[in-house]
Order: sequence, then C-alpha cells, then structure tokens
Amino acid sequence: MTRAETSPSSSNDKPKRPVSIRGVAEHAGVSIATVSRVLNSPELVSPSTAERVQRAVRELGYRPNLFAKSLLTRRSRVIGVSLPDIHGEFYAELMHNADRRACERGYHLLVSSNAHHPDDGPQNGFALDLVDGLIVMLTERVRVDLDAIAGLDIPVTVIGVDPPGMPVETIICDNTIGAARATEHLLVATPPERCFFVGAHVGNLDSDQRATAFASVLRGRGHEPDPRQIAHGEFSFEWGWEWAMERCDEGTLAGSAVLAANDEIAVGIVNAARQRGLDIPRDLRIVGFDDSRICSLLRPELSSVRVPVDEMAREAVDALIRSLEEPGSTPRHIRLATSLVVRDSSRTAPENP
Amino acid sequence: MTRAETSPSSSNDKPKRPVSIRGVAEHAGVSIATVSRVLNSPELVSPSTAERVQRAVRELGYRPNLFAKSLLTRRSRVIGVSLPDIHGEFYAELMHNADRRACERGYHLLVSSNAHHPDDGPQNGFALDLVDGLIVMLTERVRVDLDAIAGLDIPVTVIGVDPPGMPVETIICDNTIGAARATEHLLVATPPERCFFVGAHVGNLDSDQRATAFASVLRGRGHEPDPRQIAHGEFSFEWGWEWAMERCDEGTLAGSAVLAANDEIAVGIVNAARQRGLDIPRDLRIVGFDDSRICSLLRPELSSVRVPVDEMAREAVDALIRSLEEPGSTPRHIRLATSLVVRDSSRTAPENP
DNA sequence: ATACACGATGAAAACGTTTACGAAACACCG
DNA sequence: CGGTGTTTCGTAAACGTTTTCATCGTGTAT
Repeated sequence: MTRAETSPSSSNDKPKRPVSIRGVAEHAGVSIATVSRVLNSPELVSPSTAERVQRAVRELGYRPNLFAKSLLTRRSRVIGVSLPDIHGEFYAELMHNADRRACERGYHLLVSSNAHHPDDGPQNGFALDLVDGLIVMLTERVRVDLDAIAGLDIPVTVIGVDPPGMPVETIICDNTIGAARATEHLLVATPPERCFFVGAHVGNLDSDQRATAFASVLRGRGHEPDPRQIAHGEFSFEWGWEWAMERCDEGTLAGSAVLAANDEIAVGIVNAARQRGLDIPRDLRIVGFDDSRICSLLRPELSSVRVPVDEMAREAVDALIRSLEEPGSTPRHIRLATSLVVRDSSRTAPENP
Repeated sequence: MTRAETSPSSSNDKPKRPVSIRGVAEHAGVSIATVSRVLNSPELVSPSTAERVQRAVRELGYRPNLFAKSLLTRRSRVIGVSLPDIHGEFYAELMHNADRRACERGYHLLVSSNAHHPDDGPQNGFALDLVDGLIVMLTERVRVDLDAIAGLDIPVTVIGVDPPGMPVETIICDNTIGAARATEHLLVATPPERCFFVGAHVGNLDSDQRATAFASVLRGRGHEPDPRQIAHGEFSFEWGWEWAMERCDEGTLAGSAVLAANDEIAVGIVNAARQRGLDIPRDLRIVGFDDSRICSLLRPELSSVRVPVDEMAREAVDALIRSLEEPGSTPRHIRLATSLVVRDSSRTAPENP
C-alpha cells in the first residue's frame, strides 16, 4: 500500500493481448484469409502452406477468438439449460448426462435454475443472446412460461410437458405407464379402498399425472377413489412423515398400500410408519417414484417407478442440436416410458417365496 | 413435400436478422454512438435524447449483440465451472448455490464435468476462450491438473486444494477439524483400538485428510493406529457394505466405532451391520461425512461431519469475480470449517438421557 | 468582444474473424 | 500459342459493438 509508487515501469501489468490471426499470418508469411482457411476448410489450401501455417499456430500458441467468430457465424456452440431447480440428485443426474452428451457433440452447457422465474433480472435476457438454443424443463402447469418461450427466437426443447401447437421439440416421460403398473402391483394384495396416493401440490405436472393414473386404475377396478385417498402436499420427506403420522393416529394406515409421488415422500412415510411400529411390507406396502439411488440404500429396499432421467437428458440435447443443425425440420415429440421396479417395500408373501 | 414449389416468395424462411444498434439509431434519429452511450453510460447523454432512444429500443425490441460487445470489451460475464463429476446431491447443491450467487452478481455459469480429463477434446479449449474465468474443483492429488491450470491465462479459483505458490484464489474446506471432532466424539465411549476409519482410495484429497486427522487424534491419545484401522476403498455404498461384512465375519465389528469418509459409505456399513443383527448405536457407533440430506432420512438418523458446500460455492464465485473485477489484487486463500453434527447413530447412553 | 470550459453529439477507427470476389499461376486441349 | 478450367491465395468487405477524438453550440469569466 505505502509503496505503491515504486517501480513506475513495472513489467507485470502489461495487458499483453493474445496473438490474433494476423500475427499467425505474418509469422507464416501468408494472408489472414489463408490462415482462416487452414483452420476451417483445409482442403482449400495447398499442403505445403497448410503445414507452414499450422507450425506458426503451434509456435505462437494461437487460439481463435470465439467472440469474433460467433459474431460472424451467429453460432456459439453453447446451449442453455433452464431448470426449475437444482436440488437433489435428480437434477445432478440430469445435468451429468446432458453435459456428457453435449460434450460428445462439441457443445457446452450454460445452466441456470431461474431463467423463467418471475423476477426476471437483466442477466436472464443476457443469457438468451449468448446461447444457440435452450433446453427448458417445466414442472408446473403455468401457462406464462410457455408464452415466454414462444416469444423466443431461438430453438427450444421443452422437457416435461408437451404443449399442443408449439413448434418446439419436446421430451416427456410417460408417468402414466409407471404409475398404473405400480397401482396394479399394489392392488394385487391390497383392496382398492385401502390404496393411497401421496402427491405434491396440485398443479405440479408430474404429481398430477401420477395421481390421475392412480385414480384411473382404481376406477378400472370398479372403485371410485375417495378424495381422501389422494393427498396433496409437497415433494418432501417431511410431508410424507406428516401424512403417515396422521393416518396412523386415525388408525387407517395399517393394512394399506401407498404410491408416493417421489422417493423422498416415500421415505418419510416409511420412517413414520416404523416409528409407529408398523412393519414394511407386512403392515404397509409402499412404492416410491424416481428410482433414485436411495431406494437400494434403504432397508427394506424401496420399490419405485423408474424415471429415465439419463435418456431424457440425452434426448433433450440431441433434439436441440437437431433443430439447431437442421433448421426447418419438423419438431419431434419424444415420449419416454417409466417402469416399475419392485423391491422389498411392496412385496407380498407369494411374490417372494 | 410435393407442393414445395408453391408460393416462391414465401415469407416464412426469411433469415430476418435482429435489429442492430444501427436500426435503433436511425429510428431515433441519432448516431450509433449515442445509442451505445444511452445503454452503457446514460449520464453522458441529455435526458431528452435518452428518452427518445429508449423508446426506439423498446419499439424495435432491440437487444445488443453480446458477441460484438464481448469482442470489444473482452468480457462475457460467463464463468466456467469444472467439476470432477456431477453425481450425487453434493454437486447439485454446489451448483445450485454457485448459480444463485453468480446470477445475483450478473454472471452466468458454464459447467462441465470433464474439463480436465485426459481425453482433452477440442471442445474444452473452446470453452476456455469463452469464459472470463474458471472455477475448478479438484479432488485428486494429481499434479498435472495444476500445471494445466497454471498455463491458463484467465483468472482461476481452485476448490479443494491449496497449491503452494500458485497465484490463484483457493477455497478449501478444513476436513481436519470435523474429522478430529468426530474421532474425539467416538473416543468418548469407544477405546481407540476399536475405532475405524473407512475411506476412499489413497490419493483422494478429502479422504486422505480425513484419515490423517483420524490417525492424529488416536496418536494424541497414545494409540498408534494399526494399519487395519484405516481402510481404503471408494466413495460408495457397496464399499461400505463390503467392508462391514468382512469385519462382521471376523467378529471384530461389534463394540466398535466407525468414521466413514462420506455418508454413502456409512449407509453401507449401517445396512450390513444390521443385516448381521447389530444394533446402531448400541453395538456399533458410526459417523458419516458430508451431512447430506439422507442423514436425517435414515433410522437411526446418521451423525455426520458437515461440509459447508453452500458456502464453498458462494465463496468460490465471489473469489473469482473479485479477481475478475479487481485484477492485480493478491489472491486470497479461504478455509472453511467442517463441524460435527451428532445424531442417533453415534450417541452413547449418557449423551442421550 | 474574446477566450475558455463544458455538455452533447457524431465520425470513424478499432476488435478478430469469415467469406465473396477476383487475380495469378498452372495445366490441359485444341 | 490462345483459350479454358482449376487450384491457390490475397484484398477487402462485412459482422455489431465500444470508444477516442473532433465538432458544435452555449454559457461564463475576462
């Protein structure tokens, strides 16, 4: 601080711009156009000069300026990923697979968890101008999101909902199949009036679809589900615990079966039930949703409906890149299936001899 | 398809470039310099023309081209995040908090899980030229990573290791404190020769530090730890299970206490021990590491050493932005503490009356 | 009146690329 | 030897900004 004045011609704060294509051109004794051609379409340049230019590039450690390049080509090879949230391993897995695929195809991922939040700060508009396209994951039935997306002038892939009449690629996972299979599985040993669905709040797309499938199967068995058989809360351990405790206190939990809207809710229910002395699966059979890693870490292992998060991520990236590289192609709508994974928490005696 | 020729002057496949600053200037009857000034330093322009320009911007829906801007300013307001992996909720939490902070400060996150992998594809070099700075998380004691980072000509913040003599900001979490506290906690009711550390592979920075702290506390109690008291495997449920099963078969697990290098290993041990009829914490006391959400979802709840992942993420972003916006400032080295969270899995009778 | 500072604005030069266009060199064919 | 392609390469014009410098009034002090 006190000796800030010393060494006025200090050598360390030189800006030192990186070498540009011009430097390479001079060093190799060619024009900048030739350098550009060597880098982008080598077949247009003679082998001897190409070799000379490549040596110059190597010796000078030249790396092209991507901003200048993008300014001209209008491509950044960056795709934006907008998630409703980044909590929990579900999103970690989603991003892991998306990143992997994007990397394979020479793209990069710009992630943000709040690109479509109400408090739309200036930084969000900023990101939109930087990316070639956008992958948006939607979980709530809110129309405003779709309007905002429709206003975008870049390719978009939507995960989680298939809005009719929107010219975007969509990836959805068919909650119906898995939820229906799970419900049928529960009905094998439990009467319909003792089956429950414990979901998140009304308006959450996944939870609602799962609830609908659950109710539909019950109706198929000639049982119109009582409203109390379908509970709404949130995707949390605490909600599962709370719900189960109330049922226990009413004495209505023993001998029933539960399909939870995600694994965390299921774990809450399991813990509460055992706290009250119920045995899983003897007194309470339960199936979760997502088939997260925790399922096989629990005792008893938790049955769950598998959501193909890895495929969803890969398909989303592929779909976006397709609409990026083949503009004008009609958007596809991909539907991935969910499937039931039966483990100990829902097994009946005859199923596990 | 068959009627592709119709309507030769079809209006839909027009490239339609977005309006540029020039369009705004013409529409407002000013020069492009004035438009730029209105947008970047409004105090330099008279209120009346500023208002006129802003109206033109609004009417035309103008958004500045970030590539052109970055080309000139050499700033993209994007920071790269290079993680060793994106599995599990630890990284989800890290990214969630990093994204949140970056967004608050007007930056965006470009993530990649493989930026420093051996198969260094062209896309990685690509990303480096796009970001203003880089946050790198290191977990392995491999020197080559550091060399590669030193060769970068952009600001870097390193998470996880504090390499001496490198002019970068560093964020490390002090595994020592938490591991030592946990070991002391175990020693309260278990003799030193019955305490075990179950770690990941040798060379993993966190696991090794935790092991060293464990051994150090034992030595402080006058007990030189037997090599068999410190086991090496990997950060997985399966490794914990396997280790515990072997100890059970030897008959050496009952009556002992374990510090696991992460929560997943701990869960594996807990499950194996219970499978063999041991009661937690009566027959086996155990403490995990990371204090992940699963700790409070288990029964008994798992004691664990809390790693301040949220703070790490925020500090990393802040540190990088600092070295971005105040170049020449001497890099800081931030050390965050870990702390023991005692739950049921390690409680002794007197501690829980 | 002259000089001068000052606030508001425009003209033009960058920034580092890609690419259309054209010129030179060369081969081939008549 | 003159036309005609075909490579190969350089010139120069974009791309959309920011920023320096100059210009032009306008008000104020001499």
